[in-house]
Amino acid sequence: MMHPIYLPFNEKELLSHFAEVWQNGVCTRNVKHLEYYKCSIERYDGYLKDNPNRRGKPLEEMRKPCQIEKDERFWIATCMMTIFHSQNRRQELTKLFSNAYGNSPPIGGIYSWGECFAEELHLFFEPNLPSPSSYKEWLSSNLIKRQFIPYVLDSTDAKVNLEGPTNVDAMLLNSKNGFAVVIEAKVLSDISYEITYDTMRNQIARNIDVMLEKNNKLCHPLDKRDPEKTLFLLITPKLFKDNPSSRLYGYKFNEYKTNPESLSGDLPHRHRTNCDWPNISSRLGWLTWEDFKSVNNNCCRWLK
DNA sequence: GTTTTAGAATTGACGGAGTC
DNA sequence: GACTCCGTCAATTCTAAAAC
Repeated sequence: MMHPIYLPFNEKELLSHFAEVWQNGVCTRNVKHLEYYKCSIERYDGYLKDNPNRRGKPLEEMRKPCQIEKDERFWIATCMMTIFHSQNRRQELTKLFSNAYGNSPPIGGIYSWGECFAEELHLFFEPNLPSPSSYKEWLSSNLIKRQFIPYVLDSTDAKVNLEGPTNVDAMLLNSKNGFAVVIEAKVLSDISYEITYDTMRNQIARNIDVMLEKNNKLCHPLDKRDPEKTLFLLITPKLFKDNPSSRLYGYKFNEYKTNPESLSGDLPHRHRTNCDWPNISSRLGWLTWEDFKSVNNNCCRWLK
């Protein structure tokens, strides 16, 4: 077991949730992913051993070794793996997703949550989803409307890719029917808006954009994902869902839900492609870490 | 009541890992 | 080589208690 509270699984189990990537002509699973988790746990255990009483310790001293306590990578890994490897996986997922999206999936051709979470379900952490080519083309020809710093604009000469791939925090994928969930997890931080060449692009819009794109060229099973059958799920502390105005994502998410057309403002390259914005809006969901804990008490053991 | 000061929070620069 | 995301570090700004 890697850590009793923050990662109660062994290395092999964790490794199985990293998608294969294309390296030297073959799809390979990268073992290096484990290092981040192992180092963080080692720092934490070492600090707690040397400092059994932390009361009154300076913040600066604890920040690095205690990062694990607010690290969304650990929160999402433990939370999702707990559900994924649970005996009652299908019931637990159904409960959570009914709460977020309603009693039946907002997807054409799939009539129950049971179908979504049937056999051949995969869970991946940090998969890379390429930026849509339609967006990159649009950005090339609209650059000066989206960025105004001269040296940044100058650097785009001869550059083909104006946006790199988006790393989503986690993805659930049913490789049999193409159903998938793109998951963005937050602990304390807000969504990022620092996109080099597009000052108006936010992280939720980016996640929705990559969700709507086919990934035929990715390694199996990521190539089996159907963009029309993919949902977007935001997971945050209950505190911020109850007080949405404390975060940018609170404003953006609620705007996308109450006014689906507002999505077209943040995804301007999809303007003319007959997007069904109400349908896309219905595929956005927001759950809290506390929701996961109430369905399976072993999720988020660090929460009271 | 005002100034000083220590600690905390914020910000920007930058580096590493992973990926394409 | 360039991108994202996560992290550190140092500089700066803010806050509130202590000192005057």
